[in-house]
Parts: sequence; structure tokens; C-alpha cells
Amino acid sequence: MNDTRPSAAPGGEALLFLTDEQLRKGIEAMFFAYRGFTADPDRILEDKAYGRAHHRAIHFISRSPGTTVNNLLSILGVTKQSLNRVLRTLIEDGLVESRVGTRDKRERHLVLTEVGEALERELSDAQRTRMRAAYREAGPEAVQGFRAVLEAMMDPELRRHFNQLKEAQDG
Amino acid sequence: MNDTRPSAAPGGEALLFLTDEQLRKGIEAMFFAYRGFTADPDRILEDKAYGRAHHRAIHFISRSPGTTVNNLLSILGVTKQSLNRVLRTLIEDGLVESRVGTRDKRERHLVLTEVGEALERELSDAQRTRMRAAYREAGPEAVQGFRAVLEAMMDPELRRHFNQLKEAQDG
DNA sequence: TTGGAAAGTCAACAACACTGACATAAAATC
DNA sequence: GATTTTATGTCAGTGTTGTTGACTTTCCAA
Repeated sequence: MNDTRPSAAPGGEALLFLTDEQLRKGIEAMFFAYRGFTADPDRILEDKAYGRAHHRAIHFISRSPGTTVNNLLSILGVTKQSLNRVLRTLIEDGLVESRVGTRDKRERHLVLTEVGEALERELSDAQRTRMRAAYREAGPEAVQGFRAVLEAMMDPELRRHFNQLKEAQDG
Repeated sequence: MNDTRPSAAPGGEALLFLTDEQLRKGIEAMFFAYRGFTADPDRILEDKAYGRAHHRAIHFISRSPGTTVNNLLSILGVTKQSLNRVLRTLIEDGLVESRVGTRDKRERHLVLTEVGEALERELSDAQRTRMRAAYREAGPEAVQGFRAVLEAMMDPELRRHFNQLKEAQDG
């Protein structure tokens, strides 16, 4: 149940002392931080008739231009009906272009238009600004730890997606 | 794109070299990790007729037994109508008790019943298990960095709440 | 040519947020 | 003591985002 006392591994590696209390604080930190994380884009989007779902679609289309609907579905983890509603408005409004696949004409390849890119930039600028400030405040070593814990917290399938996105740009 | 190289400030403090690309990865890490973070409680709650909103209420009532509705509102950042709907079902179902304040009879003090505590334990056990595993995988230094960045990412008001919750139990 | 995958559509519904209006009780203030 | 403010609760309506389920169209591939 509750593991309060520190324990040292016989092997040599220092083990973590993780009281329920410490874990709880981690949980609450995630909750409050995520609110901050989404606050700026939410503010930008509330004027325009969009929400978080639109933001997510825009983000990942921008990240992987020409991605298919199916790929987007597995990244976002929603149903195609839900995604379709969002994509439809984005396409209607001229932010996203849907191109029929050349090799496989069933597929639709999604790309941002110039207008879409402009909104994407506005949104991610806001989000990056906050992220940058947080990184600065926390310091260089903290950034590594932050990323390591977050990655370890992901479901394996999402972690795969996360790392695929990484590789696509890192080389 | 140039990342990777650290730069040292002439003054002494190491500066952060933050490319847009690195910041983007941080943003995506938050997105994917938060999905994992909520996955286990979501699974538990989907059988029972509750959702994330109920989980949040239960969590913070458990965390601050006897808290008032107003306090809960400012922590959760929702409207009273929204919170009320959730609280009503929890009270009807006998998971939460609402006690009229002694000093100020306008206030309602919220506490979990035994049944409520049982569900809280089930939910937080699941969440702590994931958090513990992530901490273990990432290592001891990572945990500090994780918490530091998350805290820096919070809106000031929420950060106050976060630290008040901390103090309440830490001493 | 037929089976199945990819994409899209329509309808219904649920969770959870919002606004606005209103009611009640009690505390605070004038 | 009368008035105002605060804390809470409630009703009605709305919007975003998610869900199922059923169905169609397109088109690749066995």
C-alpha cells in the first residue's frame, strides 16, 4: 500500500523514495500545469469559432504535412466521426486542404493552407512562449527530467507516435 | 535548424538554448503524457456513471476534507453550475457529504463518505501506479526537473493553489 | 469480380463546459 | 433595522467534443 520508507537497491542504483504524498503532488502538478499549458491557445481560439480539437488537428497536420486521416486518427485517439466534424469545418473555412492520394486514391492527404499556417503559428507561438518561460525558470537539467518523466508516462502506442514525430524532424 | 549546443552565459549561469523544435517536442510530450495520465482513471470511471469531472471533485475533496464549494470552484476553474451538477450526483449517490458550516451557515463543507473514499482510493491507486512507474523509469533527478517545469508552467493563481495544497500536507 | 479497407455522411446521444436568470439564506455593512 | 453582499443552489438553453451505429462511396488487391 504505502511505501514511505526509503529503500536502497542492493545492486547499487539509488532507488526512488516515493511516498503516496509525493506521487499525489506529481498528479496535481500535471493537472494544474496542463491547465496552464492549454490556457493561451484556448484564449486565442475562443474568438474564432474553434476549440481544442481544432487546435490539435492543426498542430499535427502542421507537424506532418500530407498526413492521412487515418494516421491523424491514431495520433489523436478519437473516432473518425469526431475528427471528421473538425476537419470539415477547417476545410470549409479554408485552413486545411484535403488532397486525394496519388498512389492510393482512397486516402486523403491533409495540409495546411497559408491561412491555416498563420493560425498554427499564432497558436504555437503562444504555447512555445509559455514553454520557453517554464524551461528558463526551471533550468537546463530540469528540462531533461521533465521530458523523461513525460515520455515514461505515455501509453506505449502514443509513445511510438511521439518518437516517430521526433525522428521525422531530428534525423 | 540548430539545436544541441549549449551556450554559457558570460555571467556564469548556463543559458538555455531552446529551438522551436525542442519546444514543440515539449508541447507534444505534454499532450501525449496527459492522455496516459488520465487513461487509467477514465477506464475505471467508464463503468460507473462518472467522468473526469467527478474524479477531479473527488480528488480535491479528498485532498482538503471540509473544503467549501467556493474553494473547490477556484481550484477547478469551472462555473458553479458545472460543479453543482457533479456534486449533486456525488451527494445523491452517497459518495460526498455536504455539511452546513458552523461559523458561516451559508457555506457547505464537503467531505467524502466511506464509499467516496473507497472510489478515491481506487482511482488514485491507479494514477499513482502509473506515476510511480514513470518516476522509476526516468530516475531520481528527472523527478525534480519534472516537477520544476510543471510548476513553472502553471498560471500564477493555480500555482498558489498548488502550493497551498502542498503545504497543507507537508508542514 | 468480389471482398475489404479508407473515407465520408447522417442521426442520436452523453459528458462537460458555458451564459443568464432567479431563489434562498445568512453574513456584513450602512 | 434596512440594505447589500456573499455563498450556494437551481432552471433553462447552448456549444464543443466525444461516443455508437448504420450506411454509402470509392477503390485497391486477391
